[in-house]
Amino acid sequence: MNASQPQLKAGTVKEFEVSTRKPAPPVVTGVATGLGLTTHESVYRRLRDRILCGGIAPGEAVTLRGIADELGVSPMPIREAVRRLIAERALEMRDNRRVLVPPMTRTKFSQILYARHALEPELAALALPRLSAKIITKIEAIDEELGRAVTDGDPQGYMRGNYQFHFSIYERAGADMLLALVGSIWLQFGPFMRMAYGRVGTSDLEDFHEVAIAAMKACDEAALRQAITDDIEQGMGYIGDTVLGTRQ
Amino acid sequence: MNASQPQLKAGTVKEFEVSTRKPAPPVVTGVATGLGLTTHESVYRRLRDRILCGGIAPGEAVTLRGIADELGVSPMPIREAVRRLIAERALEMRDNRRVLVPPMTRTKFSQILYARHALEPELAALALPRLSAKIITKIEAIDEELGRAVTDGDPQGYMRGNYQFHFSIYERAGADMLLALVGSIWLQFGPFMRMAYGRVGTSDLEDFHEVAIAAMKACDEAALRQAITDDIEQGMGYIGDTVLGTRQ
DNA sequence: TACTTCCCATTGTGATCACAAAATTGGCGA
DNA sequence: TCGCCAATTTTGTGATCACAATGGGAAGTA
Repeated sequence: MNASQPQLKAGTVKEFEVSTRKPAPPVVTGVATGLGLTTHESVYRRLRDRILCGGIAPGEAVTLRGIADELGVSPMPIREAVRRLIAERALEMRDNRRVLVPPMTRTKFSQILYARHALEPELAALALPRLSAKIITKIEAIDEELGRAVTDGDPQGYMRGNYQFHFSIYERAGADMLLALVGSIWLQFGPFMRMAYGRVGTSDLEDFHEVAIAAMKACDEAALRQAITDDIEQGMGYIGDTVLGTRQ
Repeated sequence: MNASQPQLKAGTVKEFEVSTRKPAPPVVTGVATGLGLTTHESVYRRLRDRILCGGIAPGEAVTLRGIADELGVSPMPIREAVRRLIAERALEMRDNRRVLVPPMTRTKFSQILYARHALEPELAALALPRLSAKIITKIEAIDEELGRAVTDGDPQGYMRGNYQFHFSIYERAGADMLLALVGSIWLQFGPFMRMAYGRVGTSDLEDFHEVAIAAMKACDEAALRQAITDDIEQGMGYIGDTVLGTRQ
């Protein structure tokens, strides 16, 4: 079966497989996922997930060959994945051709805040009539896991949980175009949530995730909209205080 | 000064330059623009402009090699430009790997309508205090040219003028992140404006561009927001009637 | 010791080749 | 004449090479 596999240098597999440099591993390698994904697609998802979870610090440079070597593929699919993330404003290319996670600015912060308020409550409201009891239970489970990540001091777990909490709701809206807009927005403030992680859970303020869950159970659109709005305000408040400070 | 310029192969310029297939035209060719743009950047702008002006019909397939041959470059920069446009949802890649301008659907239409209402009046309001008399004059000139395009029956000119009218305002908001969101939205309904072009100017309804200009001159934010809102409603109404019909 | 200058490693860009899957076309048989 | 199957073409994907520009570090000078 694997007769055509010539000396698969097993050993340095490092989760992403295929670090050998053969003339041409065929078109769809399904790297790291097993599904029929193209290489650049799985690279894209991987990088996107890393950015969303704060795995790449703002200002940190990202090099094509660096990622290529790390993942054991050629720079080509990396190029496409990075180009896509640049288009989504998750990454930025300076005039130097240097690719990095863009820094936060005061004006960008206020734009993100405005756009989140404008889009996310609507997305939640659209999703509400489509949320079955089963899905709400699943969302509750995500929120509990999120809580454990906070008490365990696991920033990555917290951020992934927070993302899943919100997008498990938003995805149900059946509004893929708005969902894409919000996805792009999250990519832009994600790296800074990591920096603000220290403030999460320290406040004795209300947990708006729980309020949102109650609103979903009661199928109360106005309450859900308000809970999402409050959660955005709280979360962005953490980021604003940490990243932008109170000065100026 | 230019002693290091080795035999700048001038000749077969064809507007896009370099249709010969040499081993390697260097890194920055400044194709078609003269500025120091990369090839994929100028290809991107060209394709984007074409989509925005209705130059590519919805459903029409776009092939990498096709564009590459047309523009006289290798498929490589085309790949990056197309990937970027896919990320902005201007193009869509089917499971077949076929790239095309995505069709309009009823749900996508309503999402576009919602997002435009949520973002564009705000962008105009942000821009308002920054609009000098000189810029308003320029915007007026664009609107007049737009009117001529309508009477002359020039769809491309109308669409380009309409885009310039709106974005000459929005750009002044100094909100590049929101501007990018709105740019993506325009790319998604642009191709259908072309189909709805026949209805433009046929109505004896108010010209909201003129209302907007008056509001800008008077520096009346509420009036400007309303004019933009009305213009969106009117324009999207044309598209809705034409593309989606009145059925269902 | 501090500053400038030169060299080389690194990085993004573009072209070309090879491959597999999809699309198209042609021909064969009923 | 119509429908189905095989062969060919087309298309996206990934790897590799060549090139220019940026950046960092070493070496030389004041």
